[in-house]
Amino acid sequence: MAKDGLSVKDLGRTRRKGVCINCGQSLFTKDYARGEHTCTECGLVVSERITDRGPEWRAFTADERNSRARTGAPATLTIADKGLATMIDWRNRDASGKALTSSTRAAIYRMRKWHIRSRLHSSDHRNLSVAMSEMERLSSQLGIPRDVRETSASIYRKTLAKKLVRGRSIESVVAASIYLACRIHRIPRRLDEVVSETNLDRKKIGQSVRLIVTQTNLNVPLPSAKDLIPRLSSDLFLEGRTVKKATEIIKEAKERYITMGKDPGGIAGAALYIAGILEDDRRTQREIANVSRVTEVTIRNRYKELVRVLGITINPNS
DNA sequence: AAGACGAAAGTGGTTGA
DNA sequence: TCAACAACTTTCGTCTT
Repeated sequence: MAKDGLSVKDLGRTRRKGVCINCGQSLFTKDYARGEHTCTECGLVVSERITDRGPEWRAFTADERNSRARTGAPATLTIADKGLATMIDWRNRDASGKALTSSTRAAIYRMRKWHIRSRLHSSDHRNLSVAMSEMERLSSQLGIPRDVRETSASIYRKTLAKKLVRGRSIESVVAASIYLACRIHRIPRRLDEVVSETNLDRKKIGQSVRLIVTQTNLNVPLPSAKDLIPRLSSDLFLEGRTVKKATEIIKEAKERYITMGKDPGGIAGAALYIAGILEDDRRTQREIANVSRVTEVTIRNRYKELVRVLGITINPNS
């Protein structure tokens, strides 16, 4: 629109089709880091979860950019043949277009036959094609970042190589791989969230998860309260100092070994509750309980325990 | 009226025999 | 396979702000 005489480019903004339903303006900014389209006039978030069409790598200097940029699709574990398969052409012509001699033709024919056999007729390979497309579907449904998908794909490959998929549904092992990849990358995704995007029951996926952990020597960190803090505090619109305080509380609690065997959601919630009171950025137990997916009672119990063990004094009239 | 508190009974998962 | 167990949930009455 550029009513003010500046071009769209000058503003560093990208125009998007349509007008804002709030103010009628048609200028929007794209924020790839947060995945949002925002109206420049009134700040209305028009859409979330936009697709990042940029490269999957980052570069800070021209040299880095040059060395990372490449032609063709990226090699990736999430495609069954890693996107690297060589295809043998079906035409009996050489590179310059001349017809092949009969002996070469016979050789090519044999190569082609074995090529196809080895590619499509390996049961592992067919398994992988099915699994990788399912993984693609499930992980994009869950909004899983690309590097986590790669980890997940590599977990699946390991599991398949150990012959552990046999007798289990591919889908359940895929779901388990994604869940474990999230744990490894410390992205808080609970098993229930993964389960809800599949047609499987929780038990099956849980079994697969445990099987993979015990049979492949993956180092999977336990879900920790600390990792939940960013997600919860942004849901609660807490201020930076409160978040920092909560992180400190959790660190201390860990040193005193009172976090073991407890639901991380409860610990994180209680830490945020205490931090909120201390920093005068208070949220009710119910609000916190809702976002941390535990009940008020659990928040209460954890918070009483934290206060008692860490010797924190709560001033109720602050 | 909303928030916080705590007791009591019930639930799903783990552990060890 | 079963019982014991800890953590957590649900429910509810009471107190506090």
